[in-house]
Amino acid sequence: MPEELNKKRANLRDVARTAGVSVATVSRVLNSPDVVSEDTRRKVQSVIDCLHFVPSAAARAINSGRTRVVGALVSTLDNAIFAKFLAALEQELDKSGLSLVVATTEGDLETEAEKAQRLVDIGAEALIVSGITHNPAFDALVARTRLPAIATSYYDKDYALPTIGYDNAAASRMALQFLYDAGHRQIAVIHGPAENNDRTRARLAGLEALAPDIEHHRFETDITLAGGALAVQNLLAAKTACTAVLCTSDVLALGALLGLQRRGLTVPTDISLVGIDDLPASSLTLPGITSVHLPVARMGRMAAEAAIQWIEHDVFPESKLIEVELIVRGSTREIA
Amino acid sequence: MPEELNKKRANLRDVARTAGVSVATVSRVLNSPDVVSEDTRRKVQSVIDCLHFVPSAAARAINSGRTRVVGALVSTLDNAIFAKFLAALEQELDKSGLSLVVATTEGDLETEAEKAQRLVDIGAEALIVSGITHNPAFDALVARTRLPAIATSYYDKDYALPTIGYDNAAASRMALQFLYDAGHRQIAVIHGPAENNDRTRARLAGLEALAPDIEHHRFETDITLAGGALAVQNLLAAKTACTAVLCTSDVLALGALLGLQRRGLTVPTDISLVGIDDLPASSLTLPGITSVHLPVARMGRMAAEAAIQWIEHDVFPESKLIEVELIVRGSTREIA
DNA sequence: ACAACGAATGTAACCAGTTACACAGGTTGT
DNA sequence: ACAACCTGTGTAACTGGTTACATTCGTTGT
Repeated sequence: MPEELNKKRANLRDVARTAGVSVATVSRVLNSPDVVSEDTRRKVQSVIDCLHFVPSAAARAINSGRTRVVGALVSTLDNAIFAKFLAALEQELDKSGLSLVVATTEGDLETEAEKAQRLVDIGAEALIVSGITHNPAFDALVARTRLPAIATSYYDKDYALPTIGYDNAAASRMALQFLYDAGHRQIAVIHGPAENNDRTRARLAGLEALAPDIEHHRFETDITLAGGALAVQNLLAAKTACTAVLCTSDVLALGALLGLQRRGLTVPTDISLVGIDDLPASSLTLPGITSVHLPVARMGRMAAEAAIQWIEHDVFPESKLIEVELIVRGSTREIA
Repeated sequence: MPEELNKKRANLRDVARTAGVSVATVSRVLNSPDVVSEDTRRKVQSVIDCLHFVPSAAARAINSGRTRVVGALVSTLDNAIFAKFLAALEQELDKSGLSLVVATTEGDLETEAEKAQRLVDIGAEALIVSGITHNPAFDALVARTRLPAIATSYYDKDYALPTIGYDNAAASRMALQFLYDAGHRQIAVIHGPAENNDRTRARLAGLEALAPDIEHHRFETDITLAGGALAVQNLLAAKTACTAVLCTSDVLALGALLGLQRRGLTVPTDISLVGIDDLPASSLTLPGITSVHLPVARMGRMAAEAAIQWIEHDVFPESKLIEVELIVRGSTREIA
């Protein structure tokens, strides 16, 4: 057996000793092989191979001051809108050699703060979060660490952090205006938990006071297909008078569509339906769902770019408003 | 202005000097505050606050030998089955104080190997991948680094790495057997790219040679709703003789259902449809989609547990076969 | 009154790399 | 023939924490 009780990973010094060179030479073989002579390089490389030497990421990070990791906090992965956002974020970060750590919060602000702390603990170089409403502990963490942090999905040029996102109130207003112009006056609104979610709150607020003759009925539910389906069940069970259903997210709208169809109702003949998000599924259902398109992949790329600029060039990003657009499909119709 | 040109982050020594104590004391204030006197602790804490001191994750990692990061390689986030897997994985890892880095491969084995290297570079303590077919560079990386690596979604007790997953061939056979028993003999199969995906290949292989009187017609497409819808279009355009469609993943089945309905066909009257995955959406469509349930959240938790045992207690995990189950819904019917 | 002990703190050696600088040896220029 | 230079390598001082061990001081025991 070898003299070393190969109990643990070999380090640079082990390699240097075994190869009969200095640590500097081994380091050079790893980082600038061209300045090392052919012979030495091969010798060192073979020792590296046979000792299974893997340079310690931590030791490198301590020298470079970089961990090359960015953290994202999202409420859930189980919604295509977040999945798409993270996918775009990861792709764009990857181009700059950055990796993405994903932490889910379940929509709980305390969990968000805890996970943010964990991201700091593993050395995240920047934080990407949703919205501008956070636990005081989160705000304190950002203030204390002075870590680059970017809020997404929500535009607010006055927020302490740069925001890259939509005018959520305008998005829901856009959907409502469309229904209004089509003659709808009695409208049911299906939305997710509003308590800790400023995006949802903004979308609900957008619906208020657009026109005084609109009658609202709100149904709060989980942001899942089943939640949307359940909400329409409740809505029908309560014999809510409405000619249209507005969902603050397309997952809810898809669930609502399925729920309505299961009850034997025809969309849009019996009832109109609009959503917000414009998921791929929304264009494929029968009928397609009229929805406000949120360019979430673009938002992901923009957030990544902003983070990169901030991290690597110390450029404090400007907040960016991302335009949204109503996509009219078959789920809505004009009424008398 | 302060003597320091607050050019960069304060370190432990800065804090110690400013507070007039030793570095050990500052370290104690951070890690075992109870052994430090009340006075000293408060003094040090105030210096920490006002210097915005944040301990370096890298320096801590170098001492503990732990980065507390686990990497996962998946082909995409844009499929609920992966999103659910990662969500469960993240949750379970979180319980042990581990963070999850997500890297997407777009189903490309070379990209997978590159991203695996990046995960090693940031110090991932373990790697979670899909399936057992990888780029040689990936295998070499795992061999060289001796990093804990676990293959999921695929069970193979003879593979070099522990596998935690299903018998994919059995899953598709289960779906086919059900159709066969219901009298179907002409079956169209819609599947994703098989080239780099051993899960898909295993599912296709499972379909072979079950019964000699079954007529197969294969349609390969992207694993997206649109891909599924497109495949049925092609299938119909080619006037393929079939009484049932078997999709190797539910995303395809959902897309196929929508595609069929758009063409005015009724499922299951005109054509039966089965899928594999059993996504939440599959139980909500009209009709619900008969599908082979894959307990993907459980798989995520099991993969996390295995990784944790391996990392923290050096326990080489056993491969685990996860049982699957056919869920019969309204998308299939018996034929003469 | 002096040993024994405990609490609070400091010193310095770690962890595993990178890199500025020094230096040896050979080559080229004049 | 000797300076100037270049190539390849080594030494040791960094990076920013943790921690074993030593030390100081005050309290308790007999």
